[in-house]
Amino acid sequence: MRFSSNLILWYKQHKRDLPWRNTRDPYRIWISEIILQQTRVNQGLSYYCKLVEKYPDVHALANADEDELLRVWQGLGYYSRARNMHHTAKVVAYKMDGIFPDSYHELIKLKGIGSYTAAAISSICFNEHQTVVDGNVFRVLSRLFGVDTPINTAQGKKQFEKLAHELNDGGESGLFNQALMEFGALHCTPKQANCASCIFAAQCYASRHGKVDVLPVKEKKQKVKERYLNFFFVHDAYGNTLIQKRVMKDIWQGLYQFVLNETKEETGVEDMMPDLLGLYNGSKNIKRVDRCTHKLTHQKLYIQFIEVEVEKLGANDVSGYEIVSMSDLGNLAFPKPLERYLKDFKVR
DNA sequence: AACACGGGGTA
DNA sequence: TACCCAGTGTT
Repeated sequence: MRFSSNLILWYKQHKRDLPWRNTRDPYRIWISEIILQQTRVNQGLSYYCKLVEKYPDVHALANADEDELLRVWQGLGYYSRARNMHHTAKVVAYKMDGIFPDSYHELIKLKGIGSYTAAAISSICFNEHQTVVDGNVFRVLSRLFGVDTPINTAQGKKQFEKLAHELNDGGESGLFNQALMEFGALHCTPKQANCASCIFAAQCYASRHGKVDVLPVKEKKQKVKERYLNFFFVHDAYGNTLIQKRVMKDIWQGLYQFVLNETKEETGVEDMMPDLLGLYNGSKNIKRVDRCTHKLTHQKLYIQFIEVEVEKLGANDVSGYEIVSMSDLGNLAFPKPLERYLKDFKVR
C-alpha cells in the first residue's frame, strides 16, 4: 500500500476531534493555523474557541480594536502573530470583499502567512496540491527515511520539502498534510516515540538502526541573552496606576507595562531612586519588592517589581506614561510575568 | 544565513 | 536543564 494511503487510514482511526476539523471555512482554518504556529494544540485550543466566538468572521476581526485583540491573545506568546492577523483581516475585509484568496501563491502574499500556512490553507480548504513541512514533518520523515541533513538549514528545508511532496501523491493533500502532522504529534513524538506499535516500524530507518533518538538533526541553538528589568508599579490612594504601551521593536510589542528601568546588571532599589524621582515629584513610599525570573527562547529575564505608593497621580508628574485606573487594567494585555504580578496583587 | 520573537509541556 | 512545538518577518 502507498505510504499516503496507509497514513491517511491511520489518521481516520486516530485523529483527535478538534473544532477546526469540522470546517473548511478559510477564515477558521486561517485562525487555527496562525494560533498553531510554534504552539501545541493543547495550548492553543482555548484561544481558538475564544477568538472565533468573539470574532465570528473576518469583518468582525477587521473591525476589532487592537488592544482588545491583544488582550484575547494575552498569554499565548509571539504577539506579532496577533498584530499581523489583524492587519491581514483588514486587507481581506476591505480590499478583497471579505473573500480569502483561494490559492497558495495569493495566500502567501498576506502578512503572517508563510510557506507552511499557505500550504495548509490552500490544501485543507481548496484541495490544492501543496505539502506542509513543519516540525512534525521534519521529524517523521527524517526518521522514516534516515535523512540526517540538519532541518534548520536551507538545504535541509528543500530536501524535506521535495521528499514530502513526492509522498503526497493521493490527490487528497488536505487530508495527507493533517495526517502527517497528526502522526508526528501523537505517535512519532520527539521523546519516547511509540515505535513498538508503529505501522511503519518495519520500513522505518531510525527504528531499524536505533537512531530514533538522534533524528532529526538540528544545528546548535542560539545563546541566551540576560536582561534586568525593573518595573515600578506606581499607584495612588485613588486606585490610579502608571502604564505604558510597548512600541519599540523588542519583546512584547503592543503589550502594556509598568514604569520600566532596564539596567545592565542586578541593581538595588536605592540605586534606581534617582530615575524614579524624575518621574514623580511628590512624596512616595516603597511598599514592597518582588523578584522573579522569566525564560524566553532567547532571553533570560531577571525581573524586579517595586511597588510604590504615592499620594495622588497627576498629569504633571509623568511623561511617556498613561494614568489608568486599576480596574481598567483587565482590558489591556500584559506580558505573562506582569499579568501574574497583577493577579497576585489583587489577591493580597 | 542568522537572528528575533513567548510560553508551556516533557524527560 | 534542555529540547520542542501545525513558523514568520527582518536584517
